[in-house]
Amino acid sequence: MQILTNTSPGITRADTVFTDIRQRIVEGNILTGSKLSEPGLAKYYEISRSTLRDALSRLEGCGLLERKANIGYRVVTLSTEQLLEVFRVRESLEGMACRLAAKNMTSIQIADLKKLLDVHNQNESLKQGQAYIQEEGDLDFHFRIVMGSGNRLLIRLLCEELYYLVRMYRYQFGMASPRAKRAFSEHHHIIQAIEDKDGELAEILMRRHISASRKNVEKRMNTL
Amino acid sequence: MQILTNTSPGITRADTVFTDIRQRIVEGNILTGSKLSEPGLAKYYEISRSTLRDALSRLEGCGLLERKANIGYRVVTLSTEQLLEVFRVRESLEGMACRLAAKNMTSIQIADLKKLLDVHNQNESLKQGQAYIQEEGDLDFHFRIVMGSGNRLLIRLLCEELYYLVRMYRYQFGMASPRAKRAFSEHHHIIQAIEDKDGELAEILMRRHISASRKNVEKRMNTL
DNA sequence: ACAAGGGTAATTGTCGACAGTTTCCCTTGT
DNA sequence: ACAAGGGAAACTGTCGACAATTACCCTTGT
Repeated sequence: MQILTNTSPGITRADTVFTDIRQRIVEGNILTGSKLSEPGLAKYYEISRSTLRDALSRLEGCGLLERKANIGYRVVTLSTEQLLEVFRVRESLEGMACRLAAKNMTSIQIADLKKLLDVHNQNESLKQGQAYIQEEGDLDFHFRIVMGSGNRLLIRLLCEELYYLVRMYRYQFGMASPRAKRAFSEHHHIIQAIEDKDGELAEILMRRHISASRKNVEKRMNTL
Repeated sequence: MQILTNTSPGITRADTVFTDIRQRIVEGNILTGSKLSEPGLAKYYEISRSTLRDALSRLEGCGLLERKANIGYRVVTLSTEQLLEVFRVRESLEGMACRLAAKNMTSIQIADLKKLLDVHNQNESLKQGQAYIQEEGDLDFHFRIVMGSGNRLLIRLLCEELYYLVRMYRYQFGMASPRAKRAFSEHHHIIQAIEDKDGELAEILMRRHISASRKNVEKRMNTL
């Protein structure tokens, strides 16, 4: 069984394994809290432990893994309080990113983003008001806004250090049925404010949007 | 020549080297932009390249190093614009942290922090209005405020991912002479607001404090 | 039956060596 | 003199093995 098939230049085996494990964690294929076995994973990917450890150390940088000396790597688990912390920090940072995006995004970028929302609109499960799970990276609304801010630190913090953690919990939690449609509508209002170059409004709308998501999660947490 | 002398349990060689290189970078002993030689450093610390690479990957997580495939590690260099970005993001995050600190810090923690400012006050170079460089970690005012917020994500972002980068530029840049005294005074006002449990004011003061630092840097950049 | 202790198995930390890529320098040709 | 090409040296990526630590299980004693 061949797992790795990349022979591209500039892409190492560790890169490939890093991306693959990341996806498995985000999609819940590797469960939160579970311990990662270095010998096991190395065998699975048919690579040495050195290469695997390289990949794992990068996953730690993504906030997906924790490491203890002489114990090993473990998928992080956020307490309810910690999950809400993530929302509050995102409210602040993505609000800022959105304001900058209104200032810095080109008309082409904005048009592309509107097209993306159209694609989301045709998504079947969203039409039925069931879910609103977006594809990774470029296909994710929030990801694009942050990239559009042009602020490299915000990009690093939100698109590298926090993004995959947020995605993991999105997968794990899903979205309450009525919230999906509302979230989609809020995305439309945000992009409109950006198109109007109204940074102040764009920031407020983004903060409200994330705040609403947080409250939604809070409510569901309390009913459990 | 013996470089490593630790035999403590739970502390690996990679830990020790990580901390040592970090300090050397922060204090400018290893220059920004310079490339790190794996064979050279491994020889210097009398460890294998595997262990060294473990340490280097963690330094990348601290934002101090960048890595390119097949090229190696390099100490980051921030453009003027990027340096200002760091201030703006800190303004947002540390403002938030300060508000939370006012809510969550215990009276003992607050008293300790006030004592710390007294110690700073007795610092010779500050008296002469020359500099205001604080010791690392626990002895750093900003570090303690963030820790006092109790928000684990803020602690991770500010005390792990950004802290050493900020310190590096503090060392490199120093502080304009009149700014040092003012900064010290602002610290006093902030801790007062925290003691009064006035989170709103504490946040505003912290934001202004960082904003003033940023403007100070901006001014000096323009005159160069 | 349960707690404590010890010994074995499994896992992480560390090492040195080889393979693939990049970098540097020297040669060569115009 | 300078640009292009080639080859050697240096460096990063990857590997397998050993050492140190932890985890597991089984024995033993009360």
